[in-house]
Amino acid sequence: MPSDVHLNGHIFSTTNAPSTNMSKRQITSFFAPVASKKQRFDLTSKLPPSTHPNYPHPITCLPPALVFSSRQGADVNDGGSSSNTAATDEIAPLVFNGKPDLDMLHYQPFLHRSLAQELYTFLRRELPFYRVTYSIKRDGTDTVVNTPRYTSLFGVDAMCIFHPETGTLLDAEKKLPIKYAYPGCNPRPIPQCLLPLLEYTEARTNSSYNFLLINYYSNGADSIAFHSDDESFLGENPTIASLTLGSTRDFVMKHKTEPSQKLSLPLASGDLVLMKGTTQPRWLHSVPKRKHSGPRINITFRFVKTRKGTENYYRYNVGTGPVYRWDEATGEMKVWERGKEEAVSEVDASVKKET
DNA sequence: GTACCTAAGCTAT
DNA sequence: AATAGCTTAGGTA
Repeated sequence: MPSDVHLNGHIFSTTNAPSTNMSKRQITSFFAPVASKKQRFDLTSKLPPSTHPNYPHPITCLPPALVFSSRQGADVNDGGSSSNTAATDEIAPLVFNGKPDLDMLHYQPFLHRSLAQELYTFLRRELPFYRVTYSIKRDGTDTVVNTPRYTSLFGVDAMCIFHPETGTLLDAEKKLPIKYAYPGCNPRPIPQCLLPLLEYTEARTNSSYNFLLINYYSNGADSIAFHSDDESFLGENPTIASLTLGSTRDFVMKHKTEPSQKLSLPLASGDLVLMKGTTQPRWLHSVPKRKHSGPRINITFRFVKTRKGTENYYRYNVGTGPVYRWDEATGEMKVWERGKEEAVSEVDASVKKET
């Protein structure tokens, strides 16, 4: 696999200035390396919002002060003159491999706490979220389930890439438009604001990912039940990274067939859990309700191999319901409708000019 | 000890 | 990839 394959599926360039004759370029030329890895980690120029036909709204670019690199981590001890928020001191992870079939690393933290906090605030404010409802057959009768958390999702399976300019889906190998449809879902590329984090996470965990699933647990009543990420479209022993931003929540694990094998660890802001090997096929995990917990964002990084995975993930994490966006005035997620936010945007714009 | 309360764990649906 | 309802655990006066 080429070293820069993780970039191929997504709209991304290191410059704000659009090429004047892009439409005349060969499609393949969009995929040529345009910057060294170091340059890509060190983005400092302000980029335009990310747009795509399947985004409900443009998604704000990452503030240049949020830098992901170990080098910036060293700059934090310069007496405070740097305006950058350092990524990390790269503390060695705690290894969990003493229990049967468990192969897991806990980076505590993975991101510097202050960077995690800023990233948390930014993502909650700027990303579109969903509160998916769906029906299941429970004891023979259809029951409506309200997913007990807000979700958002970006990515497409490894069979496809997004055209860097138009955003249409192309065959990953042939670089030509795909001939099949994705019934019931509208895949969308990872927005620029998540790409530096993606690349940084790929480099430090030594894995590639093509899907980012974002969960927002607004309080301790939001949760996720015991499950495994063991679907066939992830492969046999998938590597999955899970980053916590915001409030601490317990992450509870139990072995599928050995009831005495249990594990609970508090995940704090900036912590990352890397699950690999037989962890998914042999263990279940959950984030149970906790009466007094505050709001938390969780980002999971996965590599989806096939179309079925894309369809499954968009069904359960985007769905067909309304878009929710963070409302600073009320401090909660609020149903968002296109075109009804203009009055608020005016205020936002004036605030931005002042800062 | 014992009554009472709350949070967390367990299980059938 | 959930939830209601019940049971258990643990704190406190």
